Amino acid sequence: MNTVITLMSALSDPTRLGALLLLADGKERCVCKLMEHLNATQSRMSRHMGVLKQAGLVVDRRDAQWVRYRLNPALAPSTKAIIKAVVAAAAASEDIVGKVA
Amino acid sequence: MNTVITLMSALSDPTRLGALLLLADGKERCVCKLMEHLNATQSRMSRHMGVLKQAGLVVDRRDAQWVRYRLNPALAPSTKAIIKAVVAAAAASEDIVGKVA
DNA sequence: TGCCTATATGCGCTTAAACGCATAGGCGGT
DNA sequence: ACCGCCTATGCGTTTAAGCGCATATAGGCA
Repeated sequence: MNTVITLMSALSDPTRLGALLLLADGKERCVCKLMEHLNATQSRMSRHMGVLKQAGLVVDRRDAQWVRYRLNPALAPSTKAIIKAVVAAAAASEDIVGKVA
Repeated sequence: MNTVITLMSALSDPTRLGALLLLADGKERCVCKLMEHLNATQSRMSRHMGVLKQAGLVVDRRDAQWVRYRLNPALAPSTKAIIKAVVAAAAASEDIVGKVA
């Protein structure tokens, strides 16, 4: 049930929000790339991605030695709408992420 | 800065999200009414409303012995958009709140 | 097999959130 | 002045989040 709570919790951490913003373009990224961009250690990033995955926001795929994450393509429309609004707001307010390469 | 994180944190608690949903109609409600609807104790509700206020989501007004809360009418458009999406999602998914009187 | 890179996870620690209880303060009515 | 209702807050406790460190697991390549 309380999907919204789960979603809000998932996005209430800077690293996780940052990851979501990075993945918002729909493309895949491996953990190591996310680490770089978000200035996170390996275990931290891995765990945060685990939380996002658990929340159903992202899916992962093994590709050789990498694990590539991307936005869950099967998100509920209402969830998608929230994410879209969040991404827009974060982009507008120069939030976190900032300089993305 | 990280307005979005603050917002997400504020909404990642059932009682607070419930309060926001109740106030989403723009009308005022005193703490006691919120307590009733959300099944919360007095101190809990008061504190949660404090968090929402701190986050800038609601404003309060003293009216005799009551303190009436309402959505902050001066919310940033991007924040408003997020809230709107959240309210829609929560309403759709039969989240929390449920039976509002 | 052995080694290197990439990722996940067990463990212990630290910090912050949330709660209940009790109390204080604001306001109205008697 | 006193009492009762409504709300806020200090305090101590419990619970959960997040972190780093070390280690395990998985795949590629020599």
